[in-house]
Amino acid sequence: MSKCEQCIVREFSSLKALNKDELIKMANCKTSYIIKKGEPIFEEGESVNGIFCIKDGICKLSKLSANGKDQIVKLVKPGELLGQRSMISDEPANLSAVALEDMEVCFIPKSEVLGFFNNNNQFSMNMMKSICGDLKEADDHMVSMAQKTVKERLAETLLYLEDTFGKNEDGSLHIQLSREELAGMIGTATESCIRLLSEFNKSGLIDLTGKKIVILDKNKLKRMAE
Amino acid sequence: MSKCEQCIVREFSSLKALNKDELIKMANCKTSYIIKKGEPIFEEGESVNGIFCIKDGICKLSKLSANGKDQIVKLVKPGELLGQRSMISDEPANLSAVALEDMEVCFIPKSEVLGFFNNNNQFSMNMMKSICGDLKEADDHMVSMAQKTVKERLAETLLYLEDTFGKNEDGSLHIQLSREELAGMIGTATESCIRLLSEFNKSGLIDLTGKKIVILDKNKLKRMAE
DNA sequence: TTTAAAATATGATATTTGTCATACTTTAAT
DNA sequence: ATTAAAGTATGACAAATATCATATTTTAAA
Repeated sequence: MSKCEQCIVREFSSLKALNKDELIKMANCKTSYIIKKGEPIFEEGESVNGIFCIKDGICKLSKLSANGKDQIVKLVKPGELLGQRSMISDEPANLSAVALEDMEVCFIPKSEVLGFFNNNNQFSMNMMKSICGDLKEADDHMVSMAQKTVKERLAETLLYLEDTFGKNEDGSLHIQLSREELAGMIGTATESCIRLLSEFNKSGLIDLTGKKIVILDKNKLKRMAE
Repeated sequence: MSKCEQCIVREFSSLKALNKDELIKMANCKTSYIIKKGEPIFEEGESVNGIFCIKDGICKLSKLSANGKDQIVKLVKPGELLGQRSMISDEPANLSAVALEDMEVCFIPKSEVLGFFNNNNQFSMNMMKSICGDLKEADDHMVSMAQKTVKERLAETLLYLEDTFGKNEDGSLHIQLSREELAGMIGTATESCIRLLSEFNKSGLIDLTGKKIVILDKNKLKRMAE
């Protein structure tokens, strides 16, 4: 069992407010998991009785809509927490969390987290701020979905993916999404997504080589995203 | 200066966790306002150094999109709080709050609220739960925007308006939105909204008399909204 | 009350986007 | 290595939605 003190999640999440004793307590009650690419961490409707710390790997938070399509609401990266909303509201998960890469996560049971809430105001405050950040993102995302065209949203999303998850040595987006998943992020049909990618490719905005996507003209994409 | 003890906001919001002493302290530092229909409580980009308690009247939270349209993100009704997100994140408001009816609101300064956070865990917990509720709503709303057609969203919204704000004696929706505002809620062009309302009217789903909207066939609307 | 402005309504049309069909390519299983 | 399945790509077409024009109605101001 590793100590939580050096963990990336401790460094970047609300957990940074925990002191040594609290970290030791947490280390003693945590459970570590390896999640393979494609596997769920939890699914819509399940109870989540604690929070997950993302040590490594990226996952998607998505929701199945009435028409059978999977809408990706958010991507979560190492250093972040997962499951807070559901745990705090004491409700089943509203979204499914599925690994986009092999992942390492730790689970901290609810009782432990509630203890921190009661004894560490800074931790509570951090958590509140973090959820407020999620809320702002969600509101902005909503306005984007409602007011922008599919083309604008694709441009916006490609830029977001490069900025948030970086690129490989060859300049291609580090994060690997299938066309279907990319379509699920921007909220459109897979074919429409593919068609627009081809269009961006032909007009020199991006380069497509197999699954790899390289952003060639960032400024033009930015203008396109508005 | 009225005591906060009997206030509807105290009854229905996170404030229900406050004890007598805290209520008295709050009553002593609050400021009351009357906001006329159409006037803003705060606007996108402004700093909000506290929270607003909605004693009476309904307001819209909206965001101006790049194409100049005002997207309504949420409606807020008596008993609810306003401005928490911005206050907690210590960021300018992400949304504008504008009165849809004449309103009565009270403002509680940030210093006071932070004091409650530090001394009253139940209040913090309530606030966290409330923001988590907002986040769930926003996520669901986002999926709706991304995956549903305008017709489905209009049906959904009309039902929401009746369920949330009730109806007058003549059966018409109590809340009065202009066509432009309704379009801003469902995320479409005003003309498209008007056209669909006419269509719903002709097919007997609703009745339109001037500005008044009466829902005639709730079940059919529900099925249409999916 | 009269009049101008704003809101509502509707038609015509263009644009965007989704759906279905099909072909090609890559991936993974036998 | 071969083959089936999944993923990617593209065309043809239909449906949904936006835009522009204009008429009508309502609201509010002089």
